[in-house]
Amino acid sequence: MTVSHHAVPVHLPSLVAALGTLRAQGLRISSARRLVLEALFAAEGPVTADEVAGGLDGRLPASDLASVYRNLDTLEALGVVRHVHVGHGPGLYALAGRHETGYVACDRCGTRVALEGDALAAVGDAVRAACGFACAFDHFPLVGRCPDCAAER
Amino acid sequence: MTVSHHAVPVHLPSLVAALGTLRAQGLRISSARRLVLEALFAAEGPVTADEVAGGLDGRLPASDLASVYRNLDTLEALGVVRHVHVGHGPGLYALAGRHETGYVACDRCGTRVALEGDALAAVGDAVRAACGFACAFDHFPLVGRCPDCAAER
DNA sequence: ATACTTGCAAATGATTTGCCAGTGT
DNA sequence: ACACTGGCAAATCATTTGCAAGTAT
Repeated sequence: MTVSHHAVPVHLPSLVAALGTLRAQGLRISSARRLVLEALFAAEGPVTADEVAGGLDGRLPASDLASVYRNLDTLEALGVVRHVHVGHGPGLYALAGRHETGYVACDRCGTRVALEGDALAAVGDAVRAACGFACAFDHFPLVGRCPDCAAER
Repeated sequence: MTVSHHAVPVHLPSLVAALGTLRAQGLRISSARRLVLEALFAAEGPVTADEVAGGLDGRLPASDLASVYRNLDTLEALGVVRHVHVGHGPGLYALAGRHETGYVACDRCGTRVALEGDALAAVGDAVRAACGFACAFDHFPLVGRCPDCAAER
């Protein structure tokens, strides 16, 4: 509901725009590249490179894992894609501007909570006040104890 | 300078105490195990498993990497050791209660800053207020843009 | 035509595991 | 003695890289 006070990232309105960004850089629109983009648009949340290569559980044609990594890197360098790490697992990729919530995870029970809107802004402001850094918590999440686990001991 | 208001973690007064913790669990004090502990006590900051295995650059006898990982895991399960991740590199290990500062890293220039005392408490409070989680930022660091890089674009 | 890209295999880096010989208690 | 450990090799997992063949522009 609240409008972000922060500069909105690239925020692509559609797949077409993403393809345009590629063209603008002299990069080619190969079927493998288009597939990665389609997977990210189709995904309901951040996905692993492996899931993209697997065609999102068969919903899309499968492709080569190495190429997927290469394309995700390329797209990330263009600002079209972002990747995050949750716990010790593989990286999770998503379109920049989508699924851009902060994450907070419990290192005991694994509970994960998304931080959005005002709450996200409040934490960001606190960090900026404390050390001057502008943090997003969307690459490496915040890790700590959820209320339940914190109470137990 | 400032004294922490928070409960001090396990905080082992000495190597002897750590060894006592091991004994109390029926675990043995092997030379390899003692070496890992000595390395952590001798380290000036968080170190990689590889550095421990290498005897901290030769200052201590070298040992087997797999055993170092096993011992670090054992010690971490006992609460004697903690490990953190900085960027995409290998994990960094330290004694619980030592080098327990929060970390904030810039994802552009790599600058890393330690968050201590009041600043650390302020961020922790903000996170708790926002989502109820008690976060330490010492496992996965906060990642964002340092003031310089944030200003550049 | 000519780069940019792909797909596949092999390489890397970090961490884990199987196993049997070695050793604290 | 006996169970816990260490050392070493081999296995995993995630990700990267080398290269020859393929293809968008």
